[in-house]
Amino acid sequence: MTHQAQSLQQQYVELENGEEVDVEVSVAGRITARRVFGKLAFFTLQDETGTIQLYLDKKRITEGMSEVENAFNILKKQTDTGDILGVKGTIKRTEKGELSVNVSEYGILTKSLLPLPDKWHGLTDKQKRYRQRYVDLIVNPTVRETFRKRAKIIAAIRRYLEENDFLEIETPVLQAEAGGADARPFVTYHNTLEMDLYLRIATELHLKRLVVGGFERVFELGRIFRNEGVSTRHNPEFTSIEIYQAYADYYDMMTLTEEIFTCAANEVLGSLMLHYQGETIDLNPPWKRATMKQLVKEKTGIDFNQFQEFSEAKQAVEQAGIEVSEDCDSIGKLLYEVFEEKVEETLIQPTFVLDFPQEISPLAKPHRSQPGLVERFELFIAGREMANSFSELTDPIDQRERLELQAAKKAAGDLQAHNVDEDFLTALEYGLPPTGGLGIGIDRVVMLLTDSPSIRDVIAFPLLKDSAKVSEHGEH
RNA sequence: GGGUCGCUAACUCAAUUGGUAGAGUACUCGGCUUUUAACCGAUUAGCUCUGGGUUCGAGUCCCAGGCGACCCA
Repeated sequence: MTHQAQSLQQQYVELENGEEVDVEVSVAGRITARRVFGKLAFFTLQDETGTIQLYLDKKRITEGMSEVENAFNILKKQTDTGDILGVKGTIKRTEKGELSVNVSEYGILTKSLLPLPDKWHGLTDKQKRYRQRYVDLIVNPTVRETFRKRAKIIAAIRRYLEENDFLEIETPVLQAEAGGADARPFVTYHNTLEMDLYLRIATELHLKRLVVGGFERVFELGRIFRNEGVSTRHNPEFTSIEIYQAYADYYDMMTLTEEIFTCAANEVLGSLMLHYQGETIDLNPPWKRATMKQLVKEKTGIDFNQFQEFSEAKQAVEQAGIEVSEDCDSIGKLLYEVFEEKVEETLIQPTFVLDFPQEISPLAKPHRSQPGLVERFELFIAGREMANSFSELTDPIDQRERLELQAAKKAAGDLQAHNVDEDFLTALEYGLPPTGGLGIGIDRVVMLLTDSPSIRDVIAFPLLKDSAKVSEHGEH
């Protein structure tokens, strides 16, 4: 094979209609359309780069493949759309202006036994698209483009970090304790060690151990697993990147976040202006920064700075017609609930939301000037959380207290609460330098930059229920 | 977890009041040397998501379940 479709299209863009070039090329790909006449046929051949037409002239093919009797008739009879064909020939632009390979020899490289979906309507059933992604990829070029962009985004982020002296280190997926996030883990079992193991829900605690060990700029980009519901924004396994930088704080992480996002956007869009589901989004930094309290006050009129007691805060929130959940028992949690309920979805343009309540941030450092708050931000774009970051808590005594509080909650039935990770606390006791940490949901970034409405559109093989197995169980 | 909608040929979709399951594409066969949703003619194509029920008769009505989409929490 000497050429691919796109390079031929580019190379011969100047060729006039009806003109032919006497240079032999060979191409291979899948037949996606056939237009067959008595002694002439046109096939559309698709390879990874694009499509090119095959001009199949009976006379030419019979001469080129003289050892095969009726080579043209065999071609007409035995090929179907879906087959993988390899051809040799010369380049010609037809009278109608379609660049083509004027085929002298061909070979059916792989026979397709199943017909392709309707060439006009294509494959639209979402269930079939996700379950049989290979068919989706064959017939929907935009799907191939999305996954190409996904690869580029990930490569661009890695490149940026490597150029800035960050080191990628892989940490365990199988762990005796799953920590570093509020989430339920998947459990599995190691036979010879006879122990339960958990699939990681975050990479945070191990990466911070590496900072203790002296790696001052580390990151890991990889899969994490959360045993939670499935929706257009959640897949049980998804890709995150966590980045830790010693001698940095959450303000440094904001700058880093802007640089990573703009680098990825420039790579795949060549622009910092983008359209997501009908909204125009401007990624030009610097991005808006506002505290959670400021935003809540702007949207609801409720000023959380004025409350001393939980009861008065709760009363004010309820008076504003906002429902308060039953297990909400502190001003900080209430602030966060109101934020989630009333503010999040309104943050369309990139916005760093600063200074979270401490009780929902067990791994973040107390705020340098605001009691009860921590130095933490989340980035919102298009109403969705894209990144989460804090100045890391380095005090092992404070950290132990907070994790023990979490463990007590877990014992009381909170399935998402953290455990006490003794070895992590030991690491902190050796001394974690002041460190800024940042986590980004890669799938959501890809959704944003490819204008994909569902996370399933950016994961090649999203998790769906196995309908066959479920119905088997149902019969018993 | 709750609500709404959907599931019929390989694909996209029809099917009247409950009355013979159909079209286009694809496949198979025939014709055609400038097509690009090629065209013309012919053939074939089904566990109507599953299981019950009502009925002389169910794709359609009822009940239960499965899977999915969207919305809500």
